[in-house]
Amino acid sequence: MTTGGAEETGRQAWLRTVAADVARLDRSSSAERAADILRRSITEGALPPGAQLSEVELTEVLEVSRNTLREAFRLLTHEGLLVYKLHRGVFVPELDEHDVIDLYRLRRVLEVDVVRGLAERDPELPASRLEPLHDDVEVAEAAARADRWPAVGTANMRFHQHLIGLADSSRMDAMTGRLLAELRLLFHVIATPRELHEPYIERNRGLLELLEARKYEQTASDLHQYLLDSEQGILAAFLDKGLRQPAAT
Amino acid sequence: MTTGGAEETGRQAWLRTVAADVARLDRSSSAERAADILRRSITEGALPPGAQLSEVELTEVLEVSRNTLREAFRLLTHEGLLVYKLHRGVFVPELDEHDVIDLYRLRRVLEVDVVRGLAERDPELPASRLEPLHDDVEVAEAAARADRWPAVGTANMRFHQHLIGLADSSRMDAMTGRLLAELRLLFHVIATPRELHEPYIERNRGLLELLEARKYEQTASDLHQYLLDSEQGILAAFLDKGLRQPAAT
DNA sequence: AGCCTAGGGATTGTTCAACAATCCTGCAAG
DNA sequence: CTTGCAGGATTGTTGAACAATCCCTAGGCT
Repeated sequence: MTTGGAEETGRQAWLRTVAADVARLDRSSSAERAADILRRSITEGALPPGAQLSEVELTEVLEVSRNTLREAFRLLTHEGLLVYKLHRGVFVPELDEHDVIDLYRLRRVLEVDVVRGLAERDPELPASRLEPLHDDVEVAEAAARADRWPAVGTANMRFHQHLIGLADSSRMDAMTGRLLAELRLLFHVIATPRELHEPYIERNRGLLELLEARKYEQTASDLHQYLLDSEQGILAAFLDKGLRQPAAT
Repeated sequence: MTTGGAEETGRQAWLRTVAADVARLDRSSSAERAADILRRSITEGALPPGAQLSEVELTEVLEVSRNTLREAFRLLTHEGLLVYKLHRGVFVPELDEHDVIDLYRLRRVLEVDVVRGLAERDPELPASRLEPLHDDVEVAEAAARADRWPAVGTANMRFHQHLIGLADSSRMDAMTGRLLAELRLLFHVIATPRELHEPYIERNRGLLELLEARKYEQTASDLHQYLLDSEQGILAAFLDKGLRQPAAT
């Protein structure tokens, strides 16, 4: 602000990078750090749906106070990764078919709208904006070659998160983050992640190529069908699981 | 699940009503009660955008501990009604034109999709589902006759909340609640609420009549234009305010 | 004068220990 | 088999305390 100079833009960019690093390390400290650890444990399956998170237990493991831990719980609660039950504690939520349908309905609405919206502002959209999507596709392909299917799922989800990011809407980004986090909860009840994720590596690349060719309308159309197929895949896996192991409700 | 009976549906409905009442009275107690009070203060304008909420000050007024108050802050933070600034406290957010555009983009996407989606499940949608919308319109008309324009704004927003409710999507409901809460923050920077809300009383009734006539496609089309107009109205009022009182940034 | 730097005071971030309220479990009684 | 009642465990909430950080002002420097 105070130092006006010719290299302003260069310096500001540099400062911003440092600031981002500092913010990443510093952050709201304890509460968010604890939330980060728990978030990973949940999304990676260490804490399965239905599990209860005991306060005293976690205060010892995470080495934070009960109050701070509760703040971490609140953070994750509003990401949809935990649910509070009054006087009973926090639990990893158990989603059902109805949630699958709900989640995919929103995914379709948001993602398809983002792609359709790109057509109207095509000129101002530099090609470099597609680079994150490109990286995600390559990461997914590499993970597939290494037979690391959960990693494929993660990369595919990042692809969609970055796709939403093209809309430059902070609220859409936040909503999508929440939706995908909930979706990840669903993946853990599925026995065969390969069948679930494999087809979409190629389809993601297909979407990316359509975007690069600026064929937005066809991208939107393909994406719509893509999401319908993905929903059916999860519902099928879900139904299969439900038959083998009847609902505990 | 376990007790099969002929009156099952009747009894379940009754039990659900009681359960809802209990939940309303009991709740998470202190933290959520404090959050309720603060929420009203913010949405009704007692706490204007930019205001800081002092912890010690509010602990005395709300008669809760600092830790509990902080939990209330977290709740409101994730509704978009407060923002945390590390080591500086919580503030009522100040939204700008960019936020208006962002909010309305999402409103259009969600609401229009809900209406379009109604066409596909028209048979299973009893007419009674439209009653809440009907009530909202009448409340708005009554408030307008009494010159209570903020109340008109509230009723109009409930109309849209109930409209989204027709989709039976808990996540859409939650998102809409958040979006409308943020929108309410914007209303407080507008000098003349009458011009802002009055036109939409009649337009809401128009939408309702189209819905009752099951003309979903035209409803969606009208709603789209409706939201574009509303966005323009707020942007205009915003620009007007910006000219009289340059940004404090 | 203008700018950088240091110190004081206030506010937030976090911890700890304690108590009240609620839930779950198991067991006894009808 | 259901109902009612301890007992123990867990959560909800409080209050005080300390550390860390920010804001503002005062003072020294060029």
